[in-house]
Amino acid sequence: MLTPTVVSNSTVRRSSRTPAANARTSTRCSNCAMRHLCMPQGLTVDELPKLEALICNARSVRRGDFVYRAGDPFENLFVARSGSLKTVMAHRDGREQVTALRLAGDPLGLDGISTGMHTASAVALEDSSVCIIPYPALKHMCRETGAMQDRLHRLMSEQIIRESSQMMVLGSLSADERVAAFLLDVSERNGQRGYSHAEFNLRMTREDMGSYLGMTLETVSRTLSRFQKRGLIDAQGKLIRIIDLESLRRL
Amino acid sequence: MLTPTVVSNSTVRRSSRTPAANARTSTRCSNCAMRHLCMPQGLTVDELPKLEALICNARSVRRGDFVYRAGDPFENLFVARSGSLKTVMAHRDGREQVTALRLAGDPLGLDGISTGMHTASAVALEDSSVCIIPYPALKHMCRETGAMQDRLHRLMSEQIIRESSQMMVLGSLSADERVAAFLLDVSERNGQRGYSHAEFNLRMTREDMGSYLGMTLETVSRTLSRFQKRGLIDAQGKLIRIIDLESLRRL
DNA sequence: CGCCCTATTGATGTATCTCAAAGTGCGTGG
DNA sequence: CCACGCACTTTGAGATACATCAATAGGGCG
Repeated sequence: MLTPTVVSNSTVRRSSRTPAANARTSTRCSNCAMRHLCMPQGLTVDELPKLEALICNARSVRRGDFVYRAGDPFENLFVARSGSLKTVMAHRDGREQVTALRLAGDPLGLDGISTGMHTASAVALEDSSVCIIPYPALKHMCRETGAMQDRLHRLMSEQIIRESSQMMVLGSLSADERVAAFLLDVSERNGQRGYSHAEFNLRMTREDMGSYLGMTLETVSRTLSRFQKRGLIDAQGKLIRIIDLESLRRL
Repeated sequence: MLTPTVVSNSTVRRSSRTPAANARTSTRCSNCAMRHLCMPQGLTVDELPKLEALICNARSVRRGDFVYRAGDPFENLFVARSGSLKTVMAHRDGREQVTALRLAGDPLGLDGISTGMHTASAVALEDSSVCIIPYPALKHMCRETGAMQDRLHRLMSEQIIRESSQMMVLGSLSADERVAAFLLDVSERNGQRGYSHAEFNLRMTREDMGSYLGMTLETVSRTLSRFQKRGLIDAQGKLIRIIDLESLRRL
């Protein structure tokens, strides 16, 4: 299966497992608590089994493992099922940047469709699992089922919007504003998933956050400290508690 | 038709025509020199007429006109047919940022699919024309024609990649590198369209470029001047000639 | 349970922004 | 088609937000 190819791996050295030893348990997605997120919104009863039969397997990925690497041939889409992951893109000179944080229900790998090759890598931030969706099967199903087609289009369009918004963050906001926007984004997405808006475990390092937000890890750390002093948040390492959501919004 | 909604218009004051007076000539796209770009790669002969009948009308937009505005209901996709356009997104506090430069053949409006409403605005940088593609008809056609489905998926995936790349530009590169990357990008896209790699008329203002690149117009101007002194480019206002492409690449 | 990755905080440097003032050229209207 | 005016561009000097370098402290994971 998908052989790992060239990719700087400076950001994942903390994984002591060899890539070849990736634990890959593969189970039906049917017992998946977040099954509804794997795609099927709006499908009729008789369409659902088709989906499950065709396209929904799960794979475990351990912290630091790649789901796919930049340069891998594109064969499957993935949906984060549990845990969290980041996507990382590399400039030719080796500089890397985190391009997204993916939580349960978020799609992974849409970038591969156009060239048949992944342009980014996806790395688990903690032990996680992802649903595997063979793209050809999905495409076929989209032609049979309008609801499925809608869902896929929506997912792609959502990613387009998400990325434009992040471009705005990177291009127009100050360091404080960026960090605040990021915390609010994670808070909201956590809430959407039925977890707390106010408290969450952010598995990214300060370096990951900095990379995602276009600033250094030191500035991220200083900003969080300042927010804490101002009584906006309470940050104990990776555990973030949002105290004054409104003030954060006003930035 | 689509009523204009709230949107700061600070960047389009140079258009002296009222929005209501937009000249909207609507012609068949069949006589369009860039018709192949409006979508149909890979369609069989008998599929092409279907496409033309269903979905390809053109609309003229004059410099400064909106093709759609943030907040407009999403009904159509567009493809730039001639000229060039920019997409602009607004933060709630009114700050605006250019999120893309669109040349002939580039799609517009994919952001609207997920919410049924455009999140960005599209503004013509010069007198231009766009093909209008009613989304419901396109969706229907994608279910009949695999080639069409592939094409749409590819377009969306390309935009996802393009935006990730721009995130890297904004998050990781210095001012010099950003400007160089932008010039190289425009040069390449110009070449792909059969025009010169080396010389092009960039209809964006320095302010637009700065907004797109996350820097001030002054820094853009200074950077271009410095590039010129170093013999990398020759910039006479909006007319850009690339002299030393290799050095620009090495940044 | 210990090591190393991660986080915090400080001091200093600098790339880029901001404010300002000319100069230029393009599009509009005559 | 030409001329005028306004928007755009250029360039400078000074201010600042953030990066960089550095050293210590903390905590999670193997």
